[in-house]
Amino acid sequence: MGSFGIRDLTREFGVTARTIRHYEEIGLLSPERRGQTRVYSPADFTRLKLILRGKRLGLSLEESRQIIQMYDPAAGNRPQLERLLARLREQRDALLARRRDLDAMLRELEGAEAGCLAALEQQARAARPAASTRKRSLR
Amino acid sequence: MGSFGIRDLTREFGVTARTIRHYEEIGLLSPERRGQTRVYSPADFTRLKLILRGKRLGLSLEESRQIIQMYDPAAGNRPQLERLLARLREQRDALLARRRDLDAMLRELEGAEAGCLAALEQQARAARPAASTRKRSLR
DNA sequence: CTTTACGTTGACGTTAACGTAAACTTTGAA
DNA sequence: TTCAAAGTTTACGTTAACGTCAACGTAAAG
Repeated sequence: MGSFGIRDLTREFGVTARTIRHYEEIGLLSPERRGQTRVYSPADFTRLKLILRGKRLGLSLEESRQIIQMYDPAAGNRPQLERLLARLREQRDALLARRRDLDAMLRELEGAEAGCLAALEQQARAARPAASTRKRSLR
Repeated sequence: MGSFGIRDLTREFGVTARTIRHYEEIGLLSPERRGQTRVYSPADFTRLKLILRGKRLGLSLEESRQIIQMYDPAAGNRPQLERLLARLREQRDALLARRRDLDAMLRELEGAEAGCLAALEQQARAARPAASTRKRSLR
């Protein structure tokens, strides 16, 4: 019941079946098989969601794989947990740096927007006095 | 004076000369020439900075080109300004969406970090009583 | 005057992330 | 039963963003 065909995933996420199979080829998904056809679980569903979000953020599939691996830890021993913790913090810091870039770009865009609005205002002021002069300008 | 050789740019930004020439091939940069060699202005410098920031955010070079174009507006007429304004807002909204994705991923990573710390704590608690039992466990 | 460093222009190679086409099977509905 | 829809594998094609290599120019330093 909680299982989907490949077509369901394409509709849900707006990607092609080829894309989904590609993710399987490189080991990002591993759905079960009913006979020959793929059957996706809610877990696969979630993984795909993570992958696509990674893409929207400009991550490579390899980078997304790294991140996803950190979520099913197979709860290791002490040194493994510490390595995992270190990598989690690395990724977090990388994302925080990304967010600083993003915010900088946002501020610039908003600055440009303000400049643009000012220019439109400027045009409006230039046009308004002309309203009382329009007929004169026709002479 | 306020001009750089290609080597300066590679050192400043950590990219290869090939990369910088590539950006010129596709029209993202257009440095002047002293004879045959390229001479970069502070404006080129800034453009390159924008391009590379775009890359860090996962933008394609084409997307960066769109954004950069919005910054040197050639202060157009009324309908041009309005189109520009609309595109600025589109880009802004796209970036805001990106930031929501990014924040979601950050929250998940921090959740995983917390879980990881909890697991380490768990191990510590399991190990501490064993300290008084260690010799017994050697029997 | 030759070496060293930096510059140039082709032009072909490479990697990631799929697209696309061919040839085939399976399955539920008319 | 036949047809249409959805599935499969295999394999070659494509695009972006450079890497890499060859062959060459120029200019200051030893």
